[in-house]
Amino acid sequence: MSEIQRPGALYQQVAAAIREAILAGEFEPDSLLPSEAQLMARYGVSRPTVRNAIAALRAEGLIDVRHGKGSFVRSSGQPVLTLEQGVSRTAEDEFVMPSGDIWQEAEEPSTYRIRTTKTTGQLLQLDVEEALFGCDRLLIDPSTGTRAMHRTLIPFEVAEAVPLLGQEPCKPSAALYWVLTQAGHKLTWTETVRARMPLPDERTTLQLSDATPILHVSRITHGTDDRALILEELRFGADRAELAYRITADKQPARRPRS
Amino acid sequence: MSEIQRPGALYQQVAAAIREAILAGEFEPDSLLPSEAQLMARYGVSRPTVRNAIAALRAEGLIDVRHGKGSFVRSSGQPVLTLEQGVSRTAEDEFVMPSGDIWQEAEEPSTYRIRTTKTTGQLLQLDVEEALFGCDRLLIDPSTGTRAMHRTLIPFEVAEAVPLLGQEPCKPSAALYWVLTQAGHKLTWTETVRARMPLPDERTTLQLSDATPILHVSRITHGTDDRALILEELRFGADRAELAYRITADKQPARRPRS
DNA sequence: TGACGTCACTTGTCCTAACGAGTGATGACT
DNA sequence: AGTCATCACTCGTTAGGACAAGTGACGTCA
Repeated sequence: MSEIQRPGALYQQVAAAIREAILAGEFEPDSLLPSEAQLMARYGVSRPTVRNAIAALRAEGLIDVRHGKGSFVRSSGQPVLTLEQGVSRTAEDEFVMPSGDIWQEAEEPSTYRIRTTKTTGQLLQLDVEEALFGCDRLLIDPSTGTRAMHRTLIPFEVAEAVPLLGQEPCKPSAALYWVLTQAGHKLTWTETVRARMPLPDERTTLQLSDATPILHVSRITHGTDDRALILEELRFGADRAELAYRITADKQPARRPRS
Repeated sequence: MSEIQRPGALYQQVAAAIREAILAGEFEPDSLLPSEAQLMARYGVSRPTVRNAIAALRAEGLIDVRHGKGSFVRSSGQPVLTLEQGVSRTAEDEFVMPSGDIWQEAEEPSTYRIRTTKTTGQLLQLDVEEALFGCDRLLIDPSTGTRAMHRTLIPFEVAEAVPLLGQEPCKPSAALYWVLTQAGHKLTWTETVRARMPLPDERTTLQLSDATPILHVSRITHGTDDRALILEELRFGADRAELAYRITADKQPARRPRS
């Protein structure tokens, strides 16, 4: 009977009431929320209204709902895994993406040959219709259960120019960087970080729960002549892992800012 | 009358059919999808089923729905703004967060004094109950309309130890770095990148549409003695902007990887 | 004791129905 | 011609009902 009147739609008022209760700590993380029937009685509304409110909280990632059991306050757990990008480690995995030596391949990587699409072509500075090697991997960190999708794209032109690469371009990431270095390249790369909601296949492959965005890292590695050599993409659930970049300033601010 | 039977619930079949049509390019970006009534007739289902299917597509970020107008295919637009983090630019904004000289302050920054919370305390390596200066800003890039929330946290201890800082710790980002450098610090920082769904207040402040995650960057700046000096946080909608890190490898892989 | 069926509880799906509210075009009235 | 009321269309909200399906506990039966 907690009469509520303020903002807009009924279900939004109910959602706001539950949200405030959660954020105020009235419900422990992982604890069971009142059932739909109880919420109907508590606020004097119909089931569609309650379900609408619950749907809003699910979309915010505040609660998890399990069929036959009830709604649970999502433990606002920070990511358990930190991927340190661009940080010197051991010689082997110094350049490896994703960082860390924890990753296992869930299955045989799938190799294929495609042609440049609009997006990949722009990133690799290629013309349209240029041929590429592609290689997809599903990586798993057994200790945390974190899953990640990894993709490597190598233009034909690059693969043919680099010895040891042309025959079998779908190498593990570490081997790839070693081969490129042996070919005389001094490597530089740019990583672009984006976030978006997963597509259904990404949702199932990465085993993501509701309202979990994915972090999408694109790394373009450049060789000595500043030409783009390979494009690597990494996708994983943002609830499991985070990215860390350690930056050391060579220069210091030279003059006083105007403001 | 496109009879559909395969996977699970009716609304999922409807959602899958629409999703495939969109991804197959049968609907142009920004084009109008059939109305609810038309979809009801097309698939022979009731309105709740159609609305459930549409809700699923909204949660995936595939479509936008506007009251009184209809459902529109979301232009899968990549972010229009790239924040180059840790990249040398002009002397002034070299260290500034967010990068770029495009940002304007939407309103007066709000300054406050708080004590360490569980999360901020850990990040700044502080004990609990230690006092902090806080400063929140709302930043806008007028050319793209991109909005970003910026927060600065400075421990009392740091503010008192640095001349020019104690009286007015809520300075613009560029001035802050300059003052710290003048105090003899050689600056280093670590940026941690996370993604999550926005809370309601973040949704309204950043003017985010449905199913838009936010990118959350935490930068901890360390001084010469490797002590944490300040914590900066930046939040923005992942549909508007992306992050870029340029990484130059000093060392090259030394020995051949095992695999 | 152990296996299994039943039952009560939960959320999931689907329907009909009605009204509220935003949008844009049409047409009448000034 | 210009202004404004109306209307048809859209999605938004809320109600009530019914049955399916997952879960766990309890109790019966072999």
